Amino acid sequence: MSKTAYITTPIYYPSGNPHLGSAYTSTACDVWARFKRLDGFDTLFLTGTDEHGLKIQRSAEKAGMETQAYLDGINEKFRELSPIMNLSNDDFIRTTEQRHKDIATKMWQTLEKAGYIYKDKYAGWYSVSDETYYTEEQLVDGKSPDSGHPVEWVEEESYFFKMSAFEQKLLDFYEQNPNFIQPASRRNEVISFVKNGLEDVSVSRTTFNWGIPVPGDDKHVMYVWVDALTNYLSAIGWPESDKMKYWPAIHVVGKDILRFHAIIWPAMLMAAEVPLPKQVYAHGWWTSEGKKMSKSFGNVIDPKEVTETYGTDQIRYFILREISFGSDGDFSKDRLVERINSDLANSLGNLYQRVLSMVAKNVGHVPQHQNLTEADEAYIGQFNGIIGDVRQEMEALQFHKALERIWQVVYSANQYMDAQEPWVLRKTDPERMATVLRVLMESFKYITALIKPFMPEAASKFEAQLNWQVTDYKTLEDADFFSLNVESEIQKPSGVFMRVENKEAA
RNA sequence: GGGGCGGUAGCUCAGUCGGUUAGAGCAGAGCACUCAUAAUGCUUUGGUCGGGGGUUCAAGUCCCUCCCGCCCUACCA
Repeated sequence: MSKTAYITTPIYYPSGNPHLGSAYTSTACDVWARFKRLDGFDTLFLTGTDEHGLKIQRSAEKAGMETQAYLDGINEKFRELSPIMNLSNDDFIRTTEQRHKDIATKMWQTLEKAGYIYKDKYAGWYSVSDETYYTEEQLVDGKSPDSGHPVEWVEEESYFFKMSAFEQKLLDFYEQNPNFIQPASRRNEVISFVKNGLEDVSVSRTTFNWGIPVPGDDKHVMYVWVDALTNYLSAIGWPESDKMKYWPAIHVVGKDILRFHAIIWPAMLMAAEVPLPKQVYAHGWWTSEGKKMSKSFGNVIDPKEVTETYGTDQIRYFILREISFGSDGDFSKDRLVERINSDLANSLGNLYQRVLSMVAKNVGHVPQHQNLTEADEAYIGQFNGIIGDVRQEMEALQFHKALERIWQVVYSANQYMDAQEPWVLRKTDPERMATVLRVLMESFKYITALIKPFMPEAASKFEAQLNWQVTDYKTLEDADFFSLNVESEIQKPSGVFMRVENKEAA
């Protein structure tokens, strides 16, 4: 019985090009999934696109295309996020796929059968020009808050989900599962929201037809809640499939859609008697050079462009190291260049370079070590438990802390090498030099293995240079510190992380 | 209006149940070293811990108040 892990991004709404925000969510999930796989978990990492709704329908009409054909085109842009960010998603679900439609329909029927769906009238202030409803509170001077156009009171027949029935059950659940909503500040927001009382939500529409038909009532299509949220289950074949072993999932979402995932979704699952997700983690937003990203400022970060300029691993590292996961952050080219140069090129890249150059030049293979000194033991001791420490941070999705912990030993490695001065030993005591270099090389196994989920390509290069490969964390933890093969040839290394100049992107 | 979060070195942030000289990284300065990617290491400059008041033997850490910033307050994923 192997351990399983399941992590999801939201399904993205493909109305434009994928932004840094979606790249960020996906990268975080990817790093977590890669870590879990190396940690011995049978892991499922899911992403996809939400392809229903009025906006899509209108965009397709505007483009003069048949809706599905239109979607197949723009869908490619979102699939491209995987090669761009080097994502290892196991699946990519689209809500227009039959497998999803079937299961969303099944979900609807289950909710209905359990008595949580009823037909009533949905009423609200409707703006004809915006084609959307507003609540009383949203109106500005009795007009649309977006366009300023007049609104009218419209009542529409709609099906409702009895969310009000779950108010107390949700509060109890939050209480019993304090980590369900993270970070804590977001949890507080959700709890206070629920405490203010839950109303039933409208779950169908008759004003457009690009969606999944409500079973038994073709006039209606399912509104976003039941449709989109159910993707997390349709990808694993709910209710009966061997893939159900992955459930429950961890949902990583932007803070804007936290409420849907932390309130409506759990309520729906309770109603359908499906176990609730393990966690809903809301992350923050990126600004760019201190300002909100917008076309008019010309400061929109395009994941494709920025990874091509600075490197995918570099960008992956930066977005997860720069800010604590959950907080907002600023994407500044200066900070990015600083991080690349100081953390990656100077501290890490140069460390491997200086050690492996000496090994290649003076030994040519993994050096044979002799008796250890106190300094050696002290340095080696720092790798005791490091995997466990990082594991703990990853468990809490504290990516920046995991990286901080890894960099502690990167700094230590540079210190250790400077203190031992192998370049002096080369002339005075070659055997001792060999021991120092060997100790350093062995320590690189841990560093390489731990950065691999964050920077898979660079880690592979390091593995090649060490003539060694990580299999999984458990094996590494159980193995002796000295486990490299002395026979292994070590060749002159070439730099993995090079310094960069601050290139101004257009 | 109601609720929540935050204001600590030039920048980004740590500071556990209040307890000795308030920490880290980056940036700045000096020194050392030369294996290495003008890298690394060591030392060092720098803070009235937003303002004011209070509790206490002792407060960045608790209480009150004020100022500033941000977030949430239901159906345009």
